[in-house]
Amino acid sequence: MSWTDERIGTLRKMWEGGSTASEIATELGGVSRNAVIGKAHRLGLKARPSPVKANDKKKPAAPRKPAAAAPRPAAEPRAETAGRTPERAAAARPAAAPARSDDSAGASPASPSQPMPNPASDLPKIVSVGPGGFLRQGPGDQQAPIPPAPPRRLVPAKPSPEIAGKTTLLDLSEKVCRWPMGHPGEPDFHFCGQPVNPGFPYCVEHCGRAYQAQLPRGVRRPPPPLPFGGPRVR
DNA sequence: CCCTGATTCGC
DNA sequence: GCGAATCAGG
Repeated sequence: MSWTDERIGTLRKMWEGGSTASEIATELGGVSRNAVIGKAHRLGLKARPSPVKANDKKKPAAPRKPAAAAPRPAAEPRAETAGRTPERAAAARPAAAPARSDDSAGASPASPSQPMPNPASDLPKIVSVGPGGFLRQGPGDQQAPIPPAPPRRLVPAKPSPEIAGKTTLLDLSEKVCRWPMGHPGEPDFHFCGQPVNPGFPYCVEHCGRAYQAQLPRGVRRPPPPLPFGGPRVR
């Protein structure tokens, strides 16, 4: 796969939105998480809470590579297990879910609904990135004035008028319909955002589009337009 | 083991 | 420019 403008755009958004490299790689498809990280750095966007670089030691990082030692066997895309523990996923991608924290809205029964992140325990010194990229700091860190009441709903700092109120890539979660509205790359591209049909990535309406029952011959309706690539659906 | 991002360096 | 290999922390 090649890095088209679209794929780069998705990478940028997701990276800045706090998605992990693995998630981005999975979303894009055809690339490894290493490719995503490499590309992200080449694009100039980096500086993310890295488990390795969190503290500054005398040792920068990867010291060396034994030169002509390991003969790299060809690119065998490692089976990146897509599975992740909910805990890790939530910690690594805090920006994805909270935007639509509407409890009542189609709350899927199998959704444990993670409570708020550990408020202020005796955690040593964690620094994580919250929605929007601000840094959360442990209680032991220097700040004097605790910020006033945090907003209950996080809203994009500068929502472009076209996307205002729409469900963007960063608003996606397992609770909202991921049916794309419009075409990627367009300024008003967004997602359906309705509560999902529990167990499906789409709302009930779009499940109807995505999953067509096999009808008897002759009775079949003409196929609906595809989410991507097809004519506009709105 | 699993995961994470950072870095190197052959291609 | 790309990304596998590798590193190092959690």
